[in-house]
Amino acid sequence: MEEKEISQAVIGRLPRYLRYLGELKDEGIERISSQELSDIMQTTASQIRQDLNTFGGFGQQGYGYNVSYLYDEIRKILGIDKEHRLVIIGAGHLGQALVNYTNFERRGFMFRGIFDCDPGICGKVIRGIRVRHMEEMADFIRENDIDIAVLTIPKTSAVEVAKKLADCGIKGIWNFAHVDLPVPKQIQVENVHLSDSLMKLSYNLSSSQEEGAADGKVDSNGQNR
Amino acid sequence: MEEKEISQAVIGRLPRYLRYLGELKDEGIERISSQELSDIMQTTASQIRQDLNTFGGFGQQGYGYNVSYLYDEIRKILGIDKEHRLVIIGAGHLGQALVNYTNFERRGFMFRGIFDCDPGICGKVIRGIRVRHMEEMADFIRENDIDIAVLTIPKTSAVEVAKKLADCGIKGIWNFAHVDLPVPKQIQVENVHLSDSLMKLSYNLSSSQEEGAADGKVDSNGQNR
DNA sequence: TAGATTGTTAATCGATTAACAATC
DNA sequence: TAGATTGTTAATCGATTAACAATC
Repeated sequence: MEEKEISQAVIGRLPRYLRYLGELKDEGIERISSQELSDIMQTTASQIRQDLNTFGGFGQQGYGYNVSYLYDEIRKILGIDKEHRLVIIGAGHLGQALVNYTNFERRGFMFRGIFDCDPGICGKVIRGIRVRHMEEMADFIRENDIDIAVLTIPKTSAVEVAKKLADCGIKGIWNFAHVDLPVPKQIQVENVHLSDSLMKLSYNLSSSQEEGAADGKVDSNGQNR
Repeated sequence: MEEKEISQAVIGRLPRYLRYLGELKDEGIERISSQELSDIMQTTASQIRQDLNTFGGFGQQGYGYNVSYLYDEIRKILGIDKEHRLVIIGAGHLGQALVNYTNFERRGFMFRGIFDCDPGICGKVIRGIRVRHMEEMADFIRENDIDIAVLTIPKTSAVEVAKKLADCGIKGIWNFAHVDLPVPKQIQVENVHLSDSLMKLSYNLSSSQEEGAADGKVDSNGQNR
């Protein structure tokens, strides 16, 4: 039953494929070749075929790929053909902003609870969801079959909360706290370290200035990594 | 004057080094060897030495690295020893959350303006900054020597706004809109595609479940990529 | 059938890890 | 000086690109 370990580089490109396929689908385009898609996405046809064949043969020789079919298959691979149930831990500005961002729900990521340790904010209702106290978190997660916890709390309390989450059987943590979480390895952690991202941008600003203004041709940029 | 093109993989690890070095510094630790640091950060001593030597020799044989000195040097490399001036484009939930997140300012990323196309929100003051109308954006950026624009607007208007930003000489775009921005290549774009990140997490959830619950040892996780 | 385009193997490129001589 | 640890070269590993036979 050994799966041959698919690289995170490939996984990281799937959402971008999905995005472009969705757009093609909306435009009513039924089929596309790896070459055409690579032109649009500014990548290589080879990479697209190689990436897709990691998961199976979704195309047809002489024809290309059926846009709608490929779209659905990538959704299945990513596991977003089924709903996920989320809780937000930390009802601060960022936590509230995420709850208010309706696109996640459109993709099947359903916010079911919001928790905070500040009694002052508990009881407040955000997009129909009442903020509960942290003490209720563990029971709520177990009783409501929650998949994913979104950590939007300061780094000082993040490690402690992550341990509690591990204890109540959470499967994944979407971590916005600026710290690495030491959790059992059956728990998946996806980090969004915003300040790291901003520092990378800062580096690229300085280094591009050193190079001395190059030619100014328009060039669509690729995915983040 | 040819610089030998430093890989984004290395750049992406620098903020994490900086974070751990900052912690060591706060603990009063003066020196550290690549081996000790790699133990703490769950990486290899080889990688740390290789990464640092991309930029120069910061250590000393037989001694290791001076924590405080290395910390400062990485700050310089990342270009965060100087202030950056930012504007937020899009005063929605996410835009407001970012303005309210004080840690960015602590690292020298100063929010100087907020813009929105909705006249209803213009005039509102967020953390001391008055929301201005989009029409004022171009002049404001030129007059206030703005480095970086943060795009927290829907994808539908992001491309158009990115073009305007290019015209008024912005240097970098921190892009939260779920779209690839076609801008001249002297403009640096750093994408934060939150839904892509969530989809990656979703994939890793499904794939880890297929593997069948493995052993449950604690294991600190590495940086995102 | 002939042309197009995939799936897949082989070649190349880049990034990580290992090894060790240089040196503090 | 002897021990420790870097800086750097060499070896390995993995990811990307190129090539082409299989096949629709």
